[in-house]
Amino acid sequence: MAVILKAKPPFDFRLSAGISRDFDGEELRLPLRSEAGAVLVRIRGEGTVEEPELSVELESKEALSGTERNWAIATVSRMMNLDMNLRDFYESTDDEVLLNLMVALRGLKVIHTSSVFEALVYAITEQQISLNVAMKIEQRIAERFGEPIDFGGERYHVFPEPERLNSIEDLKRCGLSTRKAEYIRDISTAVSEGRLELENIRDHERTEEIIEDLCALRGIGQWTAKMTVMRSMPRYDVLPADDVGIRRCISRYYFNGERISQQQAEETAGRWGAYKGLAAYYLVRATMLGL
DNA sequence: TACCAGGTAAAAA
DNA sequence: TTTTTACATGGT
Repeated sequence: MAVILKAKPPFDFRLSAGISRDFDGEELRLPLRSEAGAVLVRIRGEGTVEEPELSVELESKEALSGTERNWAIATVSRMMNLDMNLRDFYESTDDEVLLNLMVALRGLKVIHTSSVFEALVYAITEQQISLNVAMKIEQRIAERFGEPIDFGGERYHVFPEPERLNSIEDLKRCGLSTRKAEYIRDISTAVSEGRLELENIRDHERTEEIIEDLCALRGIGQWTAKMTVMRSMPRYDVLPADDVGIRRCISRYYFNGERISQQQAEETAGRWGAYKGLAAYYLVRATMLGL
């Protein structure tokens, strides 16, 4: 039985979900973990960009209680960023380049990870190496450590819980350097032992305080902290302007593809205002789509 | 082959 | 205090 969720418009489900490995063009499949075990959430877009709705179905081995169903729906709502109002972003700038991309990509929202922890592990994995390599390593981490869910002839993996990421040797077998394996193992252990409550950092008033907290962890610098925030929560007032990929995109849309300095990148990003993180995401997605 | 790719901590200067 | 280096993997 499908549950229908309304999203704050504008919202283009297909465009937004297009970034995910587990989106086939019609349906997004999110492997999650409830108290009762693994759940595969199947999401389809209904309605229009201006009157968006999502159809959500839950697949699991054990029947889910009402509480678990509610939890899954709330998680989907947060991950799909349903309550975010893109109009605030669209009205926040006079920048010509951005205004054009806002038309081309109208309804594009960031799809969030299921947890801060998940975003943090991804960000550490993605330090320094190319995205292609990083995504392969992330896939191996999911396959090696994550609980599998089979559906429709495909196998999906829930993102591993912190207590599973406890072996430096096994993490290295996924392709991580010793250093990164240590970062991930140390943070995972701190979370599973209750010394570190990553989900709580969402509650900070100022985003800068979240970045500070994350940077206190070994292996987490400004870049990793900012990537983590952008991917796990609806706060877009941060931007790793020194990021190589983002600098490339800025060059593409503002400098005819010429190599630019970090200062030029920061100057351009400085014009984007309070939604600079989301602005950068629009540039990145536009580049991926060849716009 | 060598270098680079959505960095960081630790060593060396 | 500032600068340099090691690091894993895959693409060019």
